[in-house]
Amino acid sequence: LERSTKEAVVQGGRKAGRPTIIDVARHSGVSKSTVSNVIRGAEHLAEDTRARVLAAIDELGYRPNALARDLKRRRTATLGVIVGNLTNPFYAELTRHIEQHAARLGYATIICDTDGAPATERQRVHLLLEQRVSGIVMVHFSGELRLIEDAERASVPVVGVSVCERRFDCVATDDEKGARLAVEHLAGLGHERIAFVPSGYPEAATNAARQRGWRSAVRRAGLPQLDVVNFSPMVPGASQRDLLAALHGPTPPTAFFAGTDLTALELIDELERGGLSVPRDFSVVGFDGIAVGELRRLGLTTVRQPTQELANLGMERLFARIGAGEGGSSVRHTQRRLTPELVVRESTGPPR
Amino acid sequence: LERSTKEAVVQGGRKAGRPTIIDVARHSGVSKSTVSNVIRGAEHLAEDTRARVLAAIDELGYRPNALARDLKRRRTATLGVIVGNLTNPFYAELTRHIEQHAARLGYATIICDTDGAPATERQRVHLLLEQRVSGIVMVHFSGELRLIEDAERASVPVVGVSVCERRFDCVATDDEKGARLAVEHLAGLGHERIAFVPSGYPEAATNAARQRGWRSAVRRAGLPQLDVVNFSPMVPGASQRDLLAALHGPTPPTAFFAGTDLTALELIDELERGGLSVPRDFSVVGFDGIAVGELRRLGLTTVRQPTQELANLGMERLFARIGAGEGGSSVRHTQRRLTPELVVRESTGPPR
DNA sequence: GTGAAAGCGCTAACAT
DNA sequence: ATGTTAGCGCTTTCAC
Repeated sequence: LERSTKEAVVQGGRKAGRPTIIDVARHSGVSKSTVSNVIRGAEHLAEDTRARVLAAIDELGYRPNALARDLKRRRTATLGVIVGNLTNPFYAELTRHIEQHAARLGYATIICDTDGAPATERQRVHLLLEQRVSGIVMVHFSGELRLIEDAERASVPVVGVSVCERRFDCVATDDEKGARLAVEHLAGLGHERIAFVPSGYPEAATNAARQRGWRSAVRRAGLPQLDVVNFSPMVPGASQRDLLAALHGPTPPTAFFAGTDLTALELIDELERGGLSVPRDFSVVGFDGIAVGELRRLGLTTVRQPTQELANLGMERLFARIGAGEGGSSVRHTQRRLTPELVVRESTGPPR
Repeated sequence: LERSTKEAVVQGGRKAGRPTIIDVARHSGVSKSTVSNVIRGAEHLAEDTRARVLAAIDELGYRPNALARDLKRRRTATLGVIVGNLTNPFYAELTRHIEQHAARLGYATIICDTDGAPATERQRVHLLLEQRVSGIVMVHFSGELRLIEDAERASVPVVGVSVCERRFDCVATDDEKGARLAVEHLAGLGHERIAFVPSGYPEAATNAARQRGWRSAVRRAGLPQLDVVNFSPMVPGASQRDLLAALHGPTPPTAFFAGTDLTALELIDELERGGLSVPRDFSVVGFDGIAVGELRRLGLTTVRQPTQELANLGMERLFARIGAGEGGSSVRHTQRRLTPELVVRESTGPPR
């Protein structure tokens, strides 16, 4: 006997939970498989059967159970995204594009905001793996390679978007090139002492790349190599000290290149809080190209990342892997670097 | 025969997929159930059995399959979030708090950015329902009640955070009160002609509440009732026209209360683009309390929503429903309104 | 304390 | 064109 017969008895008196495919089958007088065929839009179905089934689905308010489907199919239409901080407009924008791209392809997106904490990141990646996501997008990566291996072992493809690691596919911005654009712009304006202000927002690796780009561009321009200015408004007190030290040192910078737009904006805020003026006393360049920077009041000169393209290419890469059933450790990972664009606004000008 | 025996044969030559509970069972010489007990941290387990199982799990790199677990248990540890636009810092912050609250309780969060489109919203809610999420957080709601009924029918509790609807539980900001705070602040500065600038960012209902609050506060203060100023920088051309009409009309406003901070910032930008100055020529108050508004360059006076509390109370409400197995249509929905706080900065001052 | 059995709701051969 | 069957990987009584 088919199980349905048994259930028919059990369910004599109004079933508890939500209607299942079996309820629909009974209600429309066909078998489970036929209902399944209708749902999945199979071909070779008599028009009237399909109609009857559809009617039953509607009447019962039936909704397929993705859990059961995915368990059987051994694959989900779910993606995971690891992001460091949704509050940073750049990441919010990136995440938004990623989610919308995924949704367009019928994928649900589990978004995990790790606050940049490695422990949280680990916990979340494992959560995603247990959920059997079909792929993981790292918008932030703390660098714990163990996690990538775990994903590989589970044959879950990983792609980095705006982060780069040779252990997984990634599409990121050419950070060094971007830094060079910033420095050349400043040098072109006549600045000779250009300092770098690292940001705590992106992962260390990204920040380091921008710092490298700054360093080499400064060298190439024949300008003096200044110390990095550690300015962190998150750590109250610490901020002023380092910044003041730089400003009152023997060779005070006349321009700053900040690791991210957010840091650039905070820096400007801090400078002006001290009675200084941007760009009159100092020029400041950011990195990212977040929307608020466009406001005339801010007028932030920045290195704009191609956000939309970053997301799109990353997703294409990921779906290519998913489609190919790849994700193992044998595959050769591709590293794609997109070229950023310098956007000149009013936070930069000639040195005083 | 237990199925395991059959599988033992089938799997003679290295199994294809990922290890299952059965692999662990065989590897440690116990039964499926025992492994299950270990995983779930059941009590009354011999210490050495537990150790052996744990060792096997580690060796095989076993990871429980949440799909199978949830299917069997008939409930997931997954939440859905519907948000209108992650790019708006206020929503990004709210979403972040929601996700982190959920994660702390072991829940995964499927975040859906609907771009405010009702069709997208409907599609996503249904997606969530098929995923059998345990609850849905509406950070944006287009107003399609059908969706709420669908969720109710599936006994999936819904809670609105920062949106209010009497058809589901919600915790939102007291928009009318907030608007009143804004108007009273402006009136206190001596402004007599205070206009409202609606925002396209929150749903119509929220915006309408703020507009109502403005209207009644203006009336109560005995000030003239001005027309609403439709200023939408998203619709190029349309923006300037409406704004200019207001500025050059017979009774030009001296202050603007904008529906959201983003709109306030865009308004200031537009005014100043036209050579006007804020707060010298016009005062502007926003609503939300987004972080960038704190920058001295912007110095936005605003009505700050208690974001963190909004998220926390909303989640507590949701989890209370989930725990109670509620979500049906019989429950009485609670509406909670939190009081916002006026934050005075430099975008407001006495009228010229 | 541990094991056997019975599904959760669905898909996908394979029959008919 | 439709039905039958055998699971997907796990939880959870209920025996022993």
